[in-house]
Amino acid sequence: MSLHRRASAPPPIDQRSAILAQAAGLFASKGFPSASMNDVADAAGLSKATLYHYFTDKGEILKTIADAHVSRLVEVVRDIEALPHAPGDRLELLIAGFMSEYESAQQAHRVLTEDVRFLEPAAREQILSKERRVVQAFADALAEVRPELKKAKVDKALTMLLFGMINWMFTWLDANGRLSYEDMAKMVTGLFFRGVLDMPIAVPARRKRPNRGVSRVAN
Amino acid sequence: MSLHRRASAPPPIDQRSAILAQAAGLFASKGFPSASMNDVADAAGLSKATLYHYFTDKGEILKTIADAHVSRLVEVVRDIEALPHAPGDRLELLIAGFMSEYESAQQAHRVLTEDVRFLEPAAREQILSKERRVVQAFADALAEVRPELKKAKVDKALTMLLFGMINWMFTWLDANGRLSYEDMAKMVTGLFFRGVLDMPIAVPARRKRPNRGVSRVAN
DNA sequence: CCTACCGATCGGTAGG
DNA sequence: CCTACCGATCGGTAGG
Repeated sequence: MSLHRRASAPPPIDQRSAILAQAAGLFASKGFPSASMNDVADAAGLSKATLYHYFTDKGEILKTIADAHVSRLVEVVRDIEALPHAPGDRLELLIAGFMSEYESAQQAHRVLTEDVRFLEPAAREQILSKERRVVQAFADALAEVRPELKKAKVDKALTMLLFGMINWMFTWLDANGRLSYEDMAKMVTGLFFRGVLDMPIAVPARRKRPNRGVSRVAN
Repeated sequence: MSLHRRASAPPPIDQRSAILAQAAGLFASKGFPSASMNDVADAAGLSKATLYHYFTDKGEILKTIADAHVSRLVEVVRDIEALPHAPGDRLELLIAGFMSEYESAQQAHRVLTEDVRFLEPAAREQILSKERRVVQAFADALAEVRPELKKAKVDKALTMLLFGMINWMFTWLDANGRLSYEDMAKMVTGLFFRGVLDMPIAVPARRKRPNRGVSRVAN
């Protein structure tokens, strides 16, 4: 080691990163309110006071984890938007890119989807605006594939159904199981593309219309 | 009123139901750990001690809400399984039946999907076994439509993608918005049926196979 | 970077 | 002696 440090000093190289990593794991598994600062300190092998050296309060740890993750997602979106792609390819690349990002940040992603509501309004809004940026990119990519969906005003709803498949996956998919994230990305992509490519476009439905029979859309 | 009660006694007719209704709302909005027994008592207009007259502890309130809701879902499944239906109809009826149930129990459903993890193992396992019963019913109905999916061992994964679309909906769908739950049931049904009916069946993929290119499945 | 603490609030229970 | 409660407070622990 070339670092000029007293032998007695343990390497403080990345205490901040250790705090964030351990906190992400605890927030993801126990939920933000149930994970105490003592839990985080113990997991990181630090005193609770040290946590408050790096972060002003518990919420700032949460905000840092969520913002870093959603910012990476915005980067994935920017990279794909910056290059020319055929219409279908852009949406396909977005799905594959997100699944890949999620795979390497499962805990941060769970924190983003479940614990952001515990942030104070200003911090929460900052995260949510980046989430909206991401949702818009998916909706735009979908509209490239089938512009009629946007005119019928179902593009956002379909986009959110897509996010549902992807985001919910982290409640059930075994990372060491038979199906890989790559397998699941292909399955989701295939299912969604077949689902929307032949989707019949209806006039935006009025609520409470008389015929309430079971859908004719399905068959 | 024909009840022989002293005029001074307020009707204790359904304090228990009031507790469950208020607790479901609070657990759904704040999360189970953050909703205190004082919150529940205040919302129900009762003293905290009265809560402990009806329930042994906070966890029993959570267990009661989750069990009642998942039991209703099991009933929906049983009713549909009990009658003869064409293959596609069964899955379609399951989707429509669940969406309808969710619509009338949004809070209980959010509690079921987000807070069951805070139950002690024995109670949690009781809820999870009923959830597995429900998932199996959807997987069976899917296998009726396309038996090859079961042979390829992707029926459970596809079923969970379907649950993802439905369960995630309650994070974004505005109950008073342009799209009704019935509209969404049709959209989900159409998307999923088109998605699986023409799905190419692959040999169960081996992990880490050489060609890692982006899916050919999509187009 | 730690030990030693605080004001408050937690889930749960006492006597009446 | 029961049921259906209440005001007050318990032992512990939260975030800070």
